[in-house]
Amino acid sequence: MKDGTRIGELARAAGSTVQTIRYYERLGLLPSPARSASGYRLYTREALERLRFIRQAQAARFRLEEIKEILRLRYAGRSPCDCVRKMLEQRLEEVERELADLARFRRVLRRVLNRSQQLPRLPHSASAICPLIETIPSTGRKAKGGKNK
Amino acid sequence: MKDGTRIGELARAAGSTVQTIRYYERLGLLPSPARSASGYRLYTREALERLRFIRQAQAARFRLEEIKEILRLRYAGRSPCDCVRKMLEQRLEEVERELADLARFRRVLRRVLNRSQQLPRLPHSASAICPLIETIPSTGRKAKGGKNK
DNA sequence: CTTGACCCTATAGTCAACTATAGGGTTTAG
DNA sequence: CTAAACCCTATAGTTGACTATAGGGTCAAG
Repeated sequence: MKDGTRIGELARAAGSTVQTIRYYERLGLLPSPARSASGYRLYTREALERLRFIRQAQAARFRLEEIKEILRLRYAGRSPCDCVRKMLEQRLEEVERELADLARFRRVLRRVLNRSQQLPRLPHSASAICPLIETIPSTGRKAKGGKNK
Repeated sequence: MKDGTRIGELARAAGSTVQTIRYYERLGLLPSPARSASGYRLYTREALERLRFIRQAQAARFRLEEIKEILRLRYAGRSPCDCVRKMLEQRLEEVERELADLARFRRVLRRVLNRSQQLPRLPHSASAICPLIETIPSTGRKAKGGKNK
């Protein structure tokens, strides 16, 4: 990709879409590019590098807000790596928690499914809505972000 | 909780909130309850059971739409357990996939963090935005539902 | 008879990361 | 010269499960 590219070609080069690029610009993840006489955005390969970086960082499960902060630090002349290391460490802790939760949930699911083969289609005892589900212990995790009040 | 309870007490009994209960009613997860002369909702303990069931099913990571379907089957007189067993099996498969993805991502994170201690704060080589992130292989999973185009 | 706790409806906002639509202007190939 | 393929802005919609707000009515205690 050479300098002066329009948004469509940048999108193709980056494996993104035109709308997404404009969206990132609105969010401040990409700087406002130069414009042609008729108002078209004209990009340099720096934009392509930024887009690739954003994808990398998303692969590391950073959110766009965090990526924006990393980019800001970088372009303020400081290496963001120290800050990023902290973020990565936090991400690792989160992942550990999610793994533990998921593994616990898997145990529950397996136990319930096993049990379901022992009571094959009992004709719903009056009180229960679904005995199969009701044997699930409520200690199970909720979807992430689920807060109880 | 006795019959004729108003929504606030039901919410307390179920560990939920007034808004959430009304929301479930709008979605069709709870039937329209009786009303007092002044228009207040009056609940029986069946509503409490339904709410508890919903929480159980959410703990099993069913979505509200699926829960609605289970409740519909149940109140159409058929035991939903067969259908539910299939759902639980699907859920188990999903969980297996998520676990594998997460474990893979954890390996990547650990490798990157290890490496980051070997190159302690190199003063950002001109081209890179953040060498730490850029060493992450882009094979990493994206957040669930992330589709590339 | 007023204060406060409760209840009602309807509508809009939250989060994240887009995606789509309406309603236009520009550029290039034939 | 026209039609396709591109570009622009601004705004609204998507998903899921809520949460909040506005603007009112009801009920029991003091």
